[in-house]
Amino acid sequence: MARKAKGLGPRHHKILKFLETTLQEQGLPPTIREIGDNTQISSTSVVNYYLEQLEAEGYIERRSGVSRGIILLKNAAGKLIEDFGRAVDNAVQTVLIPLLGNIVAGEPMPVPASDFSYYDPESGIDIARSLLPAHEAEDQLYALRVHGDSMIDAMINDGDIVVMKKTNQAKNGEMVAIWLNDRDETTLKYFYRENGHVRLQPANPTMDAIIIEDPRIVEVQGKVVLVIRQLSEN
Amino acid sequence: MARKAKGLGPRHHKILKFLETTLQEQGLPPTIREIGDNTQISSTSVVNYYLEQLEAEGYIERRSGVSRGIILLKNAAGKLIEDFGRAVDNAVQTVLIPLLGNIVAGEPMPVPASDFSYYDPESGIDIARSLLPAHEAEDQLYALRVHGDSMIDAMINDGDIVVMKKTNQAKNGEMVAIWLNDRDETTLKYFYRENGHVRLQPANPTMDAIIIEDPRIVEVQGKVVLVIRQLSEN
DNA sequence: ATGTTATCAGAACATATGTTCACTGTCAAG
DNA sequence: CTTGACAGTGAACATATGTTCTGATAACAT
Repeated sequence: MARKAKGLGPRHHKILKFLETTLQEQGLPPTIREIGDNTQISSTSVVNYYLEQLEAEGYIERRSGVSRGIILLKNAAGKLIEDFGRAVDNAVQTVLIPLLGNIVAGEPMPVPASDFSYYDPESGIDIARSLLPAHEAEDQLYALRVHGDSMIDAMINDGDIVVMKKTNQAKNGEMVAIWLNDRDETTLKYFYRENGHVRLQPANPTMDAIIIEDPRIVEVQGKVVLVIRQLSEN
Repeated sequence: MARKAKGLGPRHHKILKFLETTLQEQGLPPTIREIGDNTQISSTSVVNYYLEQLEAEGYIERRSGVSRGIILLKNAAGKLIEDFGRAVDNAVQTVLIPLLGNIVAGEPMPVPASDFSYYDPESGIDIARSLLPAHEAEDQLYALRVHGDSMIDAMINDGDIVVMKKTNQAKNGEMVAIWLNDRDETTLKYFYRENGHVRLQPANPTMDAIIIEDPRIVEVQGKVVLVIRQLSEN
């Protein structure tokens, strides 16, 4: 029953196939004995024997001493498999940002606790990481939905989603969310500190800036990172 | 150090996070001891204790007696995890949408050829699939960057990115890109066809609609699906 | 104070699983 | 025929890993 080992034999293929389906159906790689059972190989050593060959041929990668430590690199057709890591890496080119609540002009907007790494699991939005500023600390980001037309002068509509970064100080030129103590109002404006006073500039170029003489009545809640408007399909 | 078990504590989250990253980076679930090492839990029994709770809460599934038999069902944010097979299949939860050019008011906006499945790969933006309408045909989507202030009445700013779907007919209530033949102008408006004429309604509720008596001078270029505004970090 | 519950440590234990070895059979080349 | 490479068996072994048990500790309710 001997045979010159040229390329892959039926058993190699059977094993690769089984590796693939097991990964898909079970979510984790099989053990040597599981492979044996499902490929009519009665001995663990023979399975091991084939696995060594498959590794030498570059089809799999093995972690010695690690249970189920088999990583599929190429499938039976020789096609490159994205291993789970890379597959999910791709999936994780997207960041889940917690949607903490609504912005309503007349009431303070929700601000997360200082450590909100565990947030309400029921709502969040996916954002491709490439849309975010490069070195933004992901865990300082949160999102709010705008209710009402109060942010029109910030060019933000009813229903828009605003992604914010938690901070309580603004640099000049940044768009920030501000709570105005004196008039109980939340607003989104470009922030400028100029010789003693604060200038809040609306995003809409047709509108005029607000000058606040007393900086103490502006409370910076966060910095706007991204605005998203989804047009519902009708 | 006792604490009433309400929802998930920091350790639950730490474990879920670790499960997620391990799956991503290693391609297979961790052992109980690995979890312990990476979450500052010194006892396997304690890890087991938390895993039981996570299973009860529906975050994971465990295979008793199976090494590394932990299947992640929901991540720390409570989001459902696609099982391995699906994860490999749609490795991309993110869609790369070609950025075809700019919208400038005074010139016709770029419209893709009917088959633009092969586009310039160097310019494109990633959009999480979940941000797009559910059954949108991905290959009919393209993006444009808005130049200038001409879209202010559509609540769209200089620099904003507009994701569009190629179409040349609009349904009532959709926001569409329109080329107005008579005045050589591109505009984004809500579209309504009403007894003989076309009403183009600006998104900005403070502005008035345009009534076009002759429907032939409106050319629908595409339907707006998403608007994105990135605030550059200074 | 007392008992209860949630949380944790440490160890012992059982078993799941990778590794290795001695041995057998087949076939082709020398 | 003999030899060696290839294929395979079965078992023993080592260890990686899940499971369980005994106690401790702290917060909380009674």
